[in-house]
Amino acid sequence: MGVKDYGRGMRIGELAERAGTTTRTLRYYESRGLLQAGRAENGYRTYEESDLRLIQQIRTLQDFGFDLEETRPFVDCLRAGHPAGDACPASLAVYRRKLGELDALIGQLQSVRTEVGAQLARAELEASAELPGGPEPRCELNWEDDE
Amino acid sequence: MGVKDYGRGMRIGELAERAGTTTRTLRYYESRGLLQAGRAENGYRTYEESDLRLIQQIRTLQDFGFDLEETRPFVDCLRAGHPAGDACPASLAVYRRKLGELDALIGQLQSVRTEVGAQLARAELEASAELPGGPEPRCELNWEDDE
DNA sequence: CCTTGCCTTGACGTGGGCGTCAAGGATTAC
DNA sequence: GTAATCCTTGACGCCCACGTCAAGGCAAGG
Repeated sequence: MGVKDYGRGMRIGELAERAGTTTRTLRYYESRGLLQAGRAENGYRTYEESDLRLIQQIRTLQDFGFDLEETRPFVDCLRAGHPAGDACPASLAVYRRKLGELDALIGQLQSVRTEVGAQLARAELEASAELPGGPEPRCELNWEDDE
Repeated sequence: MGVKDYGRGMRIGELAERAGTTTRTLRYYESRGLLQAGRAENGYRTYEESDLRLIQQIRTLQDFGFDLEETRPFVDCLRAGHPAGDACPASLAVYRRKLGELDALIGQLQSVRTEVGAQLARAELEASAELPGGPEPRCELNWEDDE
């Protein structure tokens, strides 16, 4: 049989596949201290079902744009036995901080959007104002003494 | 005199200072083909006043979140003799593409913001619902057979 | 002459989240 | 027996816009 015993003592490849990620990613998480694996006699990492939830939590937050460090409280919370990663105050704090960052970022992007939009409009105006009958800019080298 | 002749044939340090950037950055721009410098007899790079405008254009766009490649049309436009970097169609195209990217990004961030906000609200509710008199989650290892 | 301060090229470091070999051991299928 | 597939650790690559250090050349002041 190719697969031994789902539900207990998965190996890294199985867990990665079930989580929709890669073994490299799981080892990376482990190197960051987010994931802890047991070891089989032969040195292979072993995982429990609960680890699948950890990974799903991490990836959900990653999809939201959280960086790995920010997922740590959620992971710790799950490992502490809470049914949800955001059941702990530290996780809520991360949520709130993230909301603030998002609001700030969105605001900045909106102002940039406005600014770029204005630049575009102005440039289009100037372009259309020069075409009709004005003297087309020669594009020569004679404007360096312009100022 | 420490400074030779402002206005003609600046050296890289002077240009960097006047542009509010570093010599490293200017050499980097040159390596990317965005900036071209003349050379003095001793091998030093020499710049004209017009180069200052190029750099200002680049940095303005960078501040908007344009990456270096996206500034190229503007730079080319300025070097072609146009008084503004966005006087060329290629620059306008970059503006428009950027607007689209900004709109998409802002939209994504807003939906993430909504989602995170909802998660926070839900988690806060559940937290407040458990405190009053409910059984505090034991945080033991007995929930792994939950599913 | 010597110091100071500018300039030159070259090359490695940064950060984040992995991808992608490389070299080898373990297990399984045939 | 052996090929295929898993696993292990280690280490370099990537992207981008530079920062930073190294080793040395050139110019000017005292």
